[in-house]
Amino acid sequence: MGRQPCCDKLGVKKGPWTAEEDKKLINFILTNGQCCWRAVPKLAGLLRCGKSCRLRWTNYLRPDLKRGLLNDAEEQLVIDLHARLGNRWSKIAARLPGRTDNEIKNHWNTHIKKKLIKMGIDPVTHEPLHKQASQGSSPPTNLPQSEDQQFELPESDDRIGKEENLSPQENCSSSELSFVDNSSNDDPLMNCLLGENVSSLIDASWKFPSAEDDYNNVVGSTWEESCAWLLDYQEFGFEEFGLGCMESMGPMDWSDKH
DNA sequence: AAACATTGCAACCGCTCTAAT
DNA sequence: CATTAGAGCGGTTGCAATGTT
Repeated sequence: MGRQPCCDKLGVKKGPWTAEEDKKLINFILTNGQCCWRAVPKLAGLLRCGKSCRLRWTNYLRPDLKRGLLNDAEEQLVIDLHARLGNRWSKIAARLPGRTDNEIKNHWNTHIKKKLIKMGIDPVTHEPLHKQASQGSSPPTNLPQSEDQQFELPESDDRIGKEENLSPQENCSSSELSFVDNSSNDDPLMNCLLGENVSSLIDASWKFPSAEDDYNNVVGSTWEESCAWLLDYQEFGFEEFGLGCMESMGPMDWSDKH
C-alpha cells in the first residue's frame, strides 16, 4: 500500500526530550486534551513527530503515572500475567495502575528475566530450564499452554479486546483467582516464588477491584500515592511546567501539592 | 585515574489493528 | 469490499550512568 510516514522526517527532532518540550506538550494536552496526535506537534509548537509526542505523554508525562521501580507485588503480578498473556505488555500494563507497557517491558527485560533465569526458570515459557533441556526442543509456542486454552475463551484474538470490558473479577475468575487457590501447585514458577513467602503479596495484588473502581485501590491505595509523579515535578520544578492550569482538572487542590 | 564492560531506561522503528470513507 | 490514515503495540537501539579491572 505504501503508507505515508507518520510524520515528515525532515525537520523532525529526535532523541531525548528537553524540559521545554515537555512543558509545551503538557500544556497543550492539559489545555486541549488528547486529540489527533498527528496534529499535536504542530499545534503545540513542537518539532516532533506526533508518534513521539504520544509516546512521551503516555510513557512519561501522563499525570496518573507512578514512578520508580516496581514493588514486589507489582513484579509478582507481572510475572504471572506474563505467564498467561505472553509479551502483551500493554495488556499487562493495563492491570498495573500507573505503569506503562514500556516500563514493564523494560523491567521485564532488565530485572525479571534475569531473576527467573537465576531461579532456573525459562522466562519465555515459565517452565523449569532443566525440564526443557531434557525435553529437547520444546518451542516457545507451547507456552502458556496456548493462552487460549488457558482462558478457554471461544474467540482467540477477539478476547484481547473484549477482556478489558470485563470487570477484573469476571475477567480473572477462571484463571487468575484460581491461581491463588490451587493452580500454583502445577506452576513451577509459582511453586518457587511461593516458597519465598510471597503469598501475602499475591493476596494483595490479586484482589482486583470492580470495573467501577480504579486500580489505584489495589496498588496505589490513595490518590495521592498514585500521583506521586507530582512530587517528581516538584523536584523538576513545578512552575517550569506551567501546571497551574491543572487546577481545573479535578477536585484536588493543586496548589497544596506545591 | 583511565579504560573498558555492563546495565538500565528512554526513545525510535516498523508492523498490525481499526475506524472512516 | 477495498483503500487509506491514524493510533497503538512490541521489538530493538542508543546512550548515559554505573561498575569493574
